Amino acid sequence: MSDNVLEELSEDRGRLGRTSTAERVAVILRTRIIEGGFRPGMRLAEEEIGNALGISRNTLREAFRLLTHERLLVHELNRGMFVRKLTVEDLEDLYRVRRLVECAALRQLAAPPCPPPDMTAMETAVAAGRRAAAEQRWRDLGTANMHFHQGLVELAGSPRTDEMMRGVLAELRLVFHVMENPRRFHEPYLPRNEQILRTLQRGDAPGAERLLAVYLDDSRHQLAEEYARQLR
Amino acid sequence: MSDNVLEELSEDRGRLGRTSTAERVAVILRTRIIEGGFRPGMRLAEEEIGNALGISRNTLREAFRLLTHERLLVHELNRGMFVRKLTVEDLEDLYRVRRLVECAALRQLAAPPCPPPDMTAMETAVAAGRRAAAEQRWRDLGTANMHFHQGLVELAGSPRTDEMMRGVLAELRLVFHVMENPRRFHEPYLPRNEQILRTLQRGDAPGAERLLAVYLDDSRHQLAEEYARQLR
DNA sequence: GCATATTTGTCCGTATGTATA
DNA sequence: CTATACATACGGACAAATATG
Repeated sequence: MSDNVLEELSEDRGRLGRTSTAERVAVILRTRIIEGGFRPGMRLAEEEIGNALGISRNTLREAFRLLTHERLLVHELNRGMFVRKLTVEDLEDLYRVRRLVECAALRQLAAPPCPPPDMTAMETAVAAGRRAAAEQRWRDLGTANMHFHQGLVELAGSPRTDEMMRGVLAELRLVFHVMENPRRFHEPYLPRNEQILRTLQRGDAPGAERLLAVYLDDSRHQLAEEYARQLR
Repeated sequence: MSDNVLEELSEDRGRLGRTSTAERVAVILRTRIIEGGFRPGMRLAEEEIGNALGISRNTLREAFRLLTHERLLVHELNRGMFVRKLTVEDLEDLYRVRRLVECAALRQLAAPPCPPPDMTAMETAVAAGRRAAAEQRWRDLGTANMHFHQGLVELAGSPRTDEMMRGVLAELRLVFHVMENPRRFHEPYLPRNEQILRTLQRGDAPGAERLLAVYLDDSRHQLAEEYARQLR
């Protein structure tokens, strides 16, 4: 990692980038983590990475802090920054949040006399998922599934909730790395997303909520089993 | 603000404090903001505050960054740090989140065969609120009300949800500053919290949820009206 | 509109404290 | 216990942007 990354950085620097250096660095590190280049547990030394990216330690620490707040990195006092290692408890909590928030988003669709919800985000996500599956891009399929649930939460119309869910889903990427076969894990959920979407479009929000609850339980269970298996 | 604050800082430094300087500074600034010492819109100059607290600019900026992530401060490029000024849209969103999360927390109490929930946090909050009201400490009454709802969310048993709610309630403190008469605003909600608690203890989670929904709507409405009044 | 002073953005070097081999 | 490596915190420097007169 050095030259090409440097170029990436300076490219952005060239234009009137209204983003700070730290944010651009954070983008680079975030994708590295999510894509699996930096594995969970790995330590990110300030000097090493700072030199590689050609930025000062202070700036790098700013980027670290951004990612710490997203829970992708953990900071141990006087020891440094590490890529987050999620425990089974984290996994359980992430799905607890998802169940709470995603189901609540669907539920409040049923109650008040609300305008017809905008489901284009979910539709595009499903379409992207279908394309990815057809072309055997399993990682992209996982991303599309994420976007589907992101879109689902957006139905609640709350920016803060959206942001929280973005964070939760990013953390979940760390969990997904334990699945060695991304196809077997991601593919079955594509039709289930479609089913949820269709149920919603039919106006049956409670039905969609029930489907979603089972969906989340299955996914959580599958991941928890893989966790247990790897600790054996 | 200078000497006493410095002492506070060094006190903690003495023991085996596992917190960094930036975090301790953030604690000081956070309470200043929440208590209203720094009003919304106020600019926090780096040099001024850094000198007052006896810390370097770099360290102070780290503390700023922490509070920025909590949405208590906003950063304007090349202009500095400002205490957040919440818009009516922010207010609406905060209550949208509260309604989503708090009601969901109660709802999932009803469904599964779950262990009897631990309501001691809510009970202590109500007791503290009663004491504060009796002693005319209206600001503390507001704090106790916050703790009640914090405890309510804790029923869901999700650390991430707890943390999110902590952030939401901290932001809400910024909104409360628009209410010039804290008694008139906070006092009526004390008996309503008690009523919700009793309903829950009776095992009637759906009933508590209905009460809570009305409670939140009333509170939001009251604050929104005050916002509109002040912009007139 | 312009020139100036002030403040922030970014970075460096260093001294000190802390953890680990 | 010592040595090494690293993070923490500080102070200073300079460029860039902003505010002020």
